[in-house]
Amino acid sequence: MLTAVQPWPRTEEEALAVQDALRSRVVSAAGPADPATVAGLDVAYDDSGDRLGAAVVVLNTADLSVRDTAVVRDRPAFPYVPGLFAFREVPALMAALEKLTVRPDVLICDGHGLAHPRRFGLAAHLGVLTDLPSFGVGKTRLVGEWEEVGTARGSRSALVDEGETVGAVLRTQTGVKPVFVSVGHRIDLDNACSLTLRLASRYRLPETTRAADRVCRDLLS
DNA sequence: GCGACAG
DNA sequence: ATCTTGTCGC
Repeated sequence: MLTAVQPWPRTEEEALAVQDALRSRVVSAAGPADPATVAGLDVAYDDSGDRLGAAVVVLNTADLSVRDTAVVRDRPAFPYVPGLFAFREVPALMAALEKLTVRPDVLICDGHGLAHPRRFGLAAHLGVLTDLPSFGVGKTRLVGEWEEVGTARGSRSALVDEGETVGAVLRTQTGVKPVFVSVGHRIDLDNACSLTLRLASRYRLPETTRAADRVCRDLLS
């Protein structure tokens, strides 16, 4: 689709420098409230952890029908380091995005956007590289604190780090552990949360994530 | 020194 | 991320 991802950092120091250079390109804006298409992105690993499968699944928001799917098999591009997680999966996910025949209206990533120690998690990183609206839905926290969330579906609580609201802890299903929603690029938190709720009408995670997870999983086995 | 630490 | 048994509930 877009931008090539040329020289990849090989050390933590280089990766930090890349984050520092790219984070200024993040755009804060009121994103699409009713996107026609939404893309889910996910990666799965084999037993050795040496190989991975990356998937992007584009759904029509109206009926959740699959509009497009792209997969890539690759190798992790970086070791797992909290805060540098994106450097592991971005090359494979970008390669998959480039295979799409349609340009999705929003990217929904597995992980965080601005809810990151340097405000540049995976969702922000992919948003900047593609210049598409993007946000993250994480299953566990990386940074931030929050007040206990109401038990009813739709309840939310601000995720605050260093005095700054970096995301929301959102209950997508009554009585089920909440998810962590944070903005990446060109979308606002309210729209990210309502979109997440819309896509998680039946399960804890949005259908986008579930679809991508399923695809990249049986890409390995 | 002891925890915490996206996937 | 991934490895795993049983168990509780609709």
